[in-house]
Amino acid sequence: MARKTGSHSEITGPRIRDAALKLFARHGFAAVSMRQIAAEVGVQAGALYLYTPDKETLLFDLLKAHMDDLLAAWDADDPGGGPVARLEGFVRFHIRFNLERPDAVFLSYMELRNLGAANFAAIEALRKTYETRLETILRDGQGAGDFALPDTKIATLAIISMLTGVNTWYREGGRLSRTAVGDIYWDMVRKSVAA
Amino acid sequence: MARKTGSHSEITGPRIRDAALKLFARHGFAAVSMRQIAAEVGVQAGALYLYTPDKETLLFDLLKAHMDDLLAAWDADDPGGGPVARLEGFVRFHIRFNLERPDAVFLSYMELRNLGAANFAAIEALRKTYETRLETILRDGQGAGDFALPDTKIATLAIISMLTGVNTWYREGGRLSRTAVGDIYWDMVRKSVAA
DNA sequence: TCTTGTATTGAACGCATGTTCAGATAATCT
DNA sequence: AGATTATCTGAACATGCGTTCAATACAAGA
Repeated sequence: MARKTGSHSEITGPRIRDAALKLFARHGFAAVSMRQIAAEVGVQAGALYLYTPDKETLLFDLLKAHMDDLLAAWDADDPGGGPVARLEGFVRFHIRFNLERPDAVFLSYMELRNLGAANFAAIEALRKTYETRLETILRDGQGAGDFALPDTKIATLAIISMLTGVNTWYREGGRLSRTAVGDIYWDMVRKSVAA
Repeated sequence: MARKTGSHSEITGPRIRDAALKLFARHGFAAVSMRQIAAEVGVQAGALYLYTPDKETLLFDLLKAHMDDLLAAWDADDPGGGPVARLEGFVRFHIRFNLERPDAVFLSYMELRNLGAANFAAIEALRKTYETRLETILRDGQGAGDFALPDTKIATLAIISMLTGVNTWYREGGRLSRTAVGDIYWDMVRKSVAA
């Protein structure tokens, strides 16, 4: 046996990334073997190396793609206008975006330590870029007198932590809709930065 | 060679737990081998099994001890009094306690998935107990008219997420003292629950 | 000093790991 | 139809894994 009927890199490639994302998020990068990923796709381990040079790069590509998605999605979603409106937009966007891809979010927070220095720096830079998007809103609002913050940088990180925490408890089909969650968090964020 | 000069279980035991905690936090449970832990302690891998029946139990004991510490420390630190004072106490306590043991906090948030079902449930129950401590304060304050919260349960989780986030950015000897960090977070939390 | 119990070594167990590669088959192009 | 290219297998490599255990050397008590 060798090449399989119906085999195409445009199909196998994404399936490998999907399987890797799911398994890495579920069990952790180090706990998942290339053979497990291959089995999930229905292929032998050797075939994975047609799609990635090694295991770490497979992880890096997943994290990089997630961060790129995140930045592009926010830039497309930013409502503009005044700082208050933009902050509300950010809160609702962050919750919605993260709830749509829990595995990728989880990976991005947990598996950075498995990257080499260069790959780590690349992801870290993207994360900082995203944080700066929020920080700018807070700084503008502070300048305009909309917000009163003892420390803008820390407020940025505090808000992002709080919002990202939604992923740890939210369950599909639970008591609250995603919109309701957005409402609750926006209420708390709005007050926490209030002048 | 066999037994080493100066060897004592009261010394080796804690050293094994310290080394395991540090290495698990740094590289992840699955990525750390028993031989690495043993090497950090200056002992052969076989000697670890005098102190733990297996690797998972070693992890569980670390997590269990951390959660027990956390609950005992809060119960000793709870200032009592009105909901506002107690909430301020909780905010400052959580930040201080977590900053004193970043490795254990990190482990508790990242490596639960490496526990079997029974061990997982035990840790999860302790975590829920801790959350209930805060939730009770919020509920009391809500009843007394001190706080105005759209959803008490979610406010609980949101506040804990926000506070725990401190560990991701705080660096010893940085711009802010621990007390200053407590001030900043208490300002935000106080306003976020305000009536 | 002698005995008993404690702490540790070091080798061994079977099995899993990430990665490579020659060979084989399917898809595609001419 | 034939040649070429893309995709995958299956076996192999060296290395490392968690765990066990007989042998052994030290510490503590009598």
